[in-house]
Amino acid sequence: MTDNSKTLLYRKITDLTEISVSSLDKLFEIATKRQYKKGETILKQGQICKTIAFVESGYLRIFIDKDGTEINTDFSFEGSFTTNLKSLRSASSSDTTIQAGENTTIYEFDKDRLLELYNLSAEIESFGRKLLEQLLIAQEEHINLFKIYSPTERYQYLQNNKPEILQRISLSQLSSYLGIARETLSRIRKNKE
Amino acid sequence: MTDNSKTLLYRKITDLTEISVSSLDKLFEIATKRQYKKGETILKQGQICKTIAFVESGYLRIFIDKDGTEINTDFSFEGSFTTNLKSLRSASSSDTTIQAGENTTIYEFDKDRLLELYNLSAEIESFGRKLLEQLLIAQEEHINLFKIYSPTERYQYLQNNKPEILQRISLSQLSSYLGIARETLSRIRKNKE
DNA sequence: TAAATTTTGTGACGATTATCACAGGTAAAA
DNA sequence: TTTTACCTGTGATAATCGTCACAAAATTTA
Repeated sequence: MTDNSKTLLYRKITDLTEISVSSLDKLFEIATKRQYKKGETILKQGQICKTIAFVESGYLRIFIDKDGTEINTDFSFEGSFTTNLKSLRSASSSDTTIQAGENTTIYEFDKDRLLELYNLSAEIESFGRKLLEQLLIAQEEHINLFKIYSPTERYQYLQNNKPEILQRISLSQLSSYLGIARETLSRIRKNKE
Repeated sequence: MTDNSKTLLYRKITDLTEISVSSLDKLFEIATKRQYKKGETILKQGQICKTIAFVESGYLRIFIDKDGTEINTDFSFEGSFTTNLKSLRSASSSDTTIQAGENTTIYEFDKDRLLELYNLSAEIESFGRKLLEQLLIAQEEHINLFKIYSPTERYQYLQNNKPEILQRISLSQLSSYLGIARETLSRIRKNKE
């Protein structure tokens, strides 16, 4: 058996919540470690999402296909959880695709087995609740980017608050995430240096 | 004692999760029923948010003050829960204000007492988790409005998917929610009728 | 009902952004 | 190293949107 305590996943869980060793073991039992090469697909639009992914290394790109154009809705870097919650919860087909943006290692949690654990352990359900809280807070912050700021201000926000994203995501991938044209982002960047 | 089973709150909770009568009673015990007149403030920017509100009737308007201009980030109608999660969770000052958009009746859940209930009852924590899931799904849908659609398409989306919001929210309040100027929204509406 | 306040419509204009086209750069693959 | 594929910069132009100003309409208050 591998030493789970050295994984990023271990650290993220224990940072988020107080949890016993046995509950941690149960969580690791239902997690499958998988490797994806850059460009490989974890979840495809139209499929039903059945897992929650934790990014151990690399990153995932989440996008929607709109009339043949890919619009990036999120990037999940190492240390973060991601899924298509709507599809996961209601077993409906996913409107997003999840792909590896680099060679990426993830832990995939099976939904059904996770729900079983929720019923078995209050500690684990508490972890699930806290994780959702964290995700919701991050979402709220992200959405306000669009409501409060202009495209230029959005770019500056990333510079100040998430500089790592600017270094790892190409300009053409970033533009749809910020809701602006690639060319406009190029010009914004030029003016702000 | 009032008959809680006739409240919208009762229905929403039991629709969301399986829960015993005693757990429901406990939830109602920590909920305070309050009435606000149109324009009154439930939470003010800068304050620390200590409750979660459920809207029994009327609606709440959530907005951010940006350089003296109010930008609406959300409207919570009857049947929905709202709070400033970031402020609630970390006891930090809220960046949003919550006001009654009409004469509004809400149930306010005290955070500390809710956390106590989470520890006491797995059923109640499960309710909390499911509620967060629901909120997160709604948020994701809302944010994609901005990433995928143009201002005109956003308006059409509301027409098709949330027509009630168009009837209850004034054009001037709606415009900042859609991230466009009041005048532009007026023109969009004119062209699409 | 009348007055006051708020909301909405509209024209004019300028600023911002998207789109198209293409050249130059950069990185990956052969 | 060379080829190929992808990414970025930039000009020209059109479309969209924001801002200002003010009138008309609707709603609220007196």
